[in-house]
Amino acid sequence: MTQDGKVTQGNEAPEALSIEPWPIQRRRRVRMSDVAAAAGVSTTTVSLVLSSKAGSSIPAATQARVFEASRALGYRTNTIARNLRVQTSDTIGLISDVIASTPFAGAMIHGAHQAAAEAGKLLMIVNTEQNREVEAKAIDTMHASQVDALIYATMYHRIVEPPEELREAPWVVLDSRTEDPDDSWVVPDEAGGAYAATRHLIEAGHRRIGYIRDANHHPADVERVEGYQRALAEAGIVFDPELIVADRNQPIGGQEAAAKLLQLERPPTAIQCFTDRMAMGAYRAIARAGLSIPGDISVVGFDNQSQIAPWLEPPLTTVQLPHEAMGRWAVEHLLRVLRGEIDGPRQQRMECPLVVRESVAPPRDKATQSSGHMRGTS
Amino acid sequence: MTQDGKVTQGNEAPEALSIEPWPIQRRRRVRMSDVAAAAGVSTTTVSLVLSSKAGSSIPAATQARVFEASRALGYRTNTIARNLRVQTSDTIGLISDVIASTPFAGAMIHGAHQAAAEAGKLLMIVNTEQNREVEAKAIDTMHASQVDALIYATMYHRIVEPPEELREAPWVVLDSRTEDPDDSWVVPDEAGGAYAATRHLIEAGHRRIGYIRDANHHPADVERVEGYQRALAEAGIVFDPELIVADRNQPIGGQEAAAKLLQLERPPTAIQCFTDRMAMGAYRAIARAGLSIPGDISVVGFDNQSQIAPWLEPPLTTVQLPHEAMGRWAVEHLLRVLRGEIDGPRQQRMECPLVVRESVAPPRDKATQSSGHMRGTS
DNA sequence: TCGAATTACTGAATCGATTGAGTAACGCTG
DNA sequence: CAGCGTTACTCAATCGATTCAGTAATTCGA
Repeated sequence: MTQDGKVTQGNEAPEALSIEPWPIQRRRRVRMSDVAAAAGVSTTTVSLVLSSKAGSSIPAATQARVFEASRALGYRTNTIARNLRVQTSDTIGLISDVIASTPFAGAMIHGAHQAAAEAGKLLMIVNTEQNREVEAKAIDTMHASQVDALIYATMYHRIVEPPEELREAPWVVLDSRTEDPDDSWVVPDEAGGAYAATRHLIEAGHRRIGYIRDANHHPADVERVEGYQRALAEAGIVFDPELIVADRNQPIGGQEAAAKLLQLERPPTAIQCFTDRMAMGAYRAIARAGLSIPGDISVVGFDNQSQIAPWLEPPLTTVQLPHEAMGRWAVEHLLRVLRGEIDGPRQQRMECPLVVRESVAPPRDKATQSSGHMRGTS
Repeated sequence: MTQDGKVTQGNEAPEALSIEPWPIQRRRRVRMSDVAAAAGVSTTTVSLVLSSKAGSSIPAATQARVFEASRALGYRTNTIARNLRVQTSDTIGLISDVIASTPFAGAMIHGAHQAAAEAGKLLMIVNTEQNREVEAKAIDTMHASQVDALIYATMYHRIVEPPEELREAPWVVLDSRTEDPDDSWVVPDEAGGAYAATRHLIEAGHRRIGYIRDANHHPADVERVEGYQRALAEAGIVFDPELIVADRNQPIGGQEAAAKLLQLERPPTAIQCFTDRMAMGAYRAIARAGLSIPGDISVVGFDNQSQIAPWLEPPLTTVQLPHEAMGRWAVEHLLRVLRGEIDGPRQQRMECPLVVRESVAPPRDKATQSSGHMRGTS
């Protein structure tokens, strides 16, 4: 307090600001000092009581007075002021290339959200439309709001090179990989998922299994093919290159590819597809050929797209992409880093579980020879 | 400044904090005072220059020095400090009941995002899983972070009663309505969309048009039926109640309902469906009946679900839900309120445009009589 | 050449919560 | 009853940018 009486006194409670004509009524916010005054204590005490971090020495009676005053006034701590003081925002930033236009984004964001909420953190989402400039600005904004950590999310599995600006805080790549072994990322275990699907077919008795791959050989495509081949190899089935056909990742692509497979001299008894969308096309080709699923041909997909897989006829056996789990893992990883529980990068491949529905059965011609172990194995 | 030399001096630049073993290197943040020192001016000047709101009186030379220093040091204004001072967060909160599990959420969020970004605002998204308690907490968190305004979003059109806490700041309901005429909301113009679809069928020459509605009579269902009936009435077609069948909003529901319509003594020549998912089932029923689309039966859907409508065979003519436009409208409405350009509530029904694909053609038996005006009209 | 106006800045209060340092009052021990 | 340790608080600095209220220096008109 200075010599002259004129001391700081800005906290005088300006009138509830204006009477707006239409009921928005932004009432003046209650400050901690208001609660302090009402309870007859200092703001320090209020802070101590409300954050209940003082196991220290506030008697129950005082605590009760503070809580009561706080409740009565409808006090809510001003997060902005708090954040400024404690130098954190309790927020994790999520930068994604495309929020809309993919049904998977929701699941990823949902998982991340859950994990963040459980830890009392917020998730701040910005999407960049694949625009490098927007991206830089977004990252800047995030840092300006003091995000504790950042998630760099993409909407399908590929190899990315995140911008330098990211590295100012702990960060992780979600649903893509980088090439630097010092970076952390989480991706679906594509190979494992495809392996499980192929194995499911093999266990049903199939030995001639067609595979429809994407004509774009990005990581997801390449790794799924690897899983398929590994399963064949383990079962002692010689890989026949003629059984792999590539096409566009669309129903029409799947349809054309499946048609080719069916026209082979020795057609497959089962067809595995890169995605559910391609499987949708395969269904059509099979129907056109006068064959039935799974009686004549078994089919498996990949992605477990909720708008497709359960609704095809018969419902499609497919592999689930673990978007929610990945979103959750990303946040949990960052929390661990923030707590100092981790001292190096982590790379995670998240399991893709097989979802068994009704599109797989033993092959017709081998139905007898392979009885004993089939269906519902996994 | 006090008598004894010991003055505030917290701003001394603590060492770049610690050397972490693993490259996270959170370098000390550059403050405005650092820039001021480097440029040889006061923080006031820096602030004035950087916010360039002083057309006032800073000579170009000084401005240049400030910009240069700022760039050289990599200065970025601390949003938290700024927000505390200016008493706003430049953030709009979006509370939604279900972010995941619906392919529409993305579009809505995307539209809102875009509009917010254009105005230099952030969007803070929280999802509540339809849990009233989580919802209250989320709203509290939002207010605690001083959001400028709030969006209460739901994932399909219904009647909601938003919690009282919402009303502390400007707010709007997105994709649902309330019953209070003082509230603002934006919903799809369901009736208009259905009307357009029915009209499209009528213009192709159909006069006996079946309609598959949802067995749950929520607003979307009721209003679409209204649109259908209005189009019939306008065209002077007597409404035949036997042509409306209700079932579950799933492919199987659509299939069963369509089958019923086809078994009528005088079956319809076209079938309009409550959703694309039901249309998907209708396609199957029509195929089972040995009929073709659109040769024997025309079909229209509703929703324009990206994972379904374009991929059916033939591609489905349907009505687009304006999720992105609604998200955008919600934010723009709030911005207008914040700028004081609006003095009362607004209720908006957003147009649902018809998306013409290939599932509609003139009815076979009337192909001659109605030639002249058909297809591609809208 | 004086005073007013303009230009080019700066000092310090301010937003609201947190927290390190401190103090008054009390009980207890020797 | 001096002195120490608790208990129960309070003071005021602090986070970093914004902005009101100045001030010193210069220009300009009369």
